[in-house]
Amino acid sequence: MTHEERVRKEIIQNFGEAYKAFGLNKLMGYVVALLIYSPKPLSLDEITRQLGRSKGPVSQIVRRLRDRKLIRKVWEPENNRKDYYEIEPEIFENAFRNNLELIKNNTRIASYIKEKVPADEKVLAGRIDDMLHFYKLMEKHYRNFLAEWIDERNRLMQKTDSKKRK
Amino acid sequence: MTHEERVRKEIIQNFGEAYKAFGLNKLMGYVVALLIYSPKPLSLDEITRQLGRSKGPVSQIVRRLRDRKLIRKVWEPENNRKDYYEIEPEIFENAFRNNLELIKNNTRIASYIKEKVPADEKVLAGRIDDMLHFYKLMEKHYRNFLAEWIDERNRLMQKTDSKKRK
DNA sequence: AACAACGTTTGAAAAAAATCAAACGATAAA
DNA sequence: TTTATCGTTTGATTTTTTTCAAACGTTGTT
Repeated sequence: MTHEERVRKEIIQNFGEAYKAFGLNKLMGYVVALLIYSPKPLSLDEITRQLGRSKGPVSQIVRRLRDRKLIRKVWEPENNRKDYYEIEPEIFENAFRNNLELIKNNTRIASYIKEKVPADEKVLAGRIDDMLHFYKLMEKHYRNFLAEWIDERNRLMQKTDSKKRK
Repeated sequence: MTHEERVRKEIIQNFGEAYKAFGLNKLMGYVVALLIYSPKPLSLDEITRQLGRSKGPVSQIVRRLRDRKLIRKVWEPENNRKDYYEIEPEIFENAFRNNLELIKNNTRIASYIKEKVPADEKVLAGRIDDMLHFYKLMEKHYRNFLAEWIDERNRLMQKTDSKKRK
C-alpha cells in the first residue's frame, strides 16, 4: 500500500468514527469520506467494492444519506443504467441543519413539560425554564451561524468564480 | 396511574428518545429526566427502583453521566452509606460543551486532511477547505453562544436571588 | 471481629443493530 | 420478446450493545 492509500484509508476510518460519535452508522461516514475524496461521482458498485461491503447495506445507507441531503444522485450520460453519487456541495451545512432539528426537539420537549407541569413545583419549573431558555438561545445562535456561513460561502464562491473567469 | 404519573412517564420516555437520537444510551436520558423531575437527590437504589432496572447498568450509566458532568453526587448527612445524586445545575451547558468536543474533532480531521493531501488535488482540497472553514466558524459561534448564555444565566440568577432576599 | 449495606465489576443472556447473500422487480440492451 | 444489468427488499446470520444476576470488595455498624 502506498503512503497515499494509507492516509486515505485512515481518513475514511476517521470519518466512520466521527459519524459513530454522533450516533450514526459508521458506514455512513465511510461513504461520505469516500465521496469527499473522489473527484468524480461513484456508482453503487464502486462504493461497495471500495469499502468491501455487500450491496444491501450500501444501498440502504445511500438512501439514508440522500434523505439527509449529504450526498446526491447525478446523471452520468455514458452509463445510464447505473446510479452515480457525489457528495452534496453543502454537506456540512446540511448535516448541521439535521442537527438543528434535534435541538428543536429539545425545545419542544421543554415547552411541553412547561405547560404540563403544575406551577407550584418550583424546583422542576425552574429547571424547565432554564432548559427552555437555553435551547431557545441556542437556536438563535444556530441561525446566526447559518446566516453568517451562507454569507461567507457566497464570498468564497465569488472569489473562486473570478479566478475561473481569468 | 394518575394523570401526573402518566405525564411524568411520557417525559422520561421523551428524554430517553432524545438521548438516543444524539447517539447516547436511552437509560442515560431516563436517569437525567428522573433527576430533573426530582426536587431532592435520589439514591442509586431509588433510581433503579423507579426505572425498574438492575443495579449494574444504572451504576455504569451514573458514572458516565458524572464523567460528562450531567449529574453529580451529593452528601446526604442523614444516610452516609448511600450515594445520592442530583442533576448538575449546568447540565445543558455541559451537554453542549461535550458536543463542542465532537465539533472540535471534526475541525481536527479537516486540518489533518488538509496537511496530508497533495495540493494538486484541486477538488478534494477545495472540499476540505470548505469543511475547515465551516467548522471553524461553527466553533466561533458555539463560543459566542456559551458566552451569551453565561451572561443570561447570571442575569437570571440575580433576579432569582433578589426575590429570595425579600 | 463479625456482620450488614452499599456500589462496582464480571460473565452470561437477551436485545438490537449491522451485515450478508440470495431472491426479486424494474428497466435498458440485444 | 428475451436476456442482462441494475438497485432494492428480505430472511437469516453475525456482531455489537444493553441488561441482568451474582460475586466481590469496601466501609460503616453492631
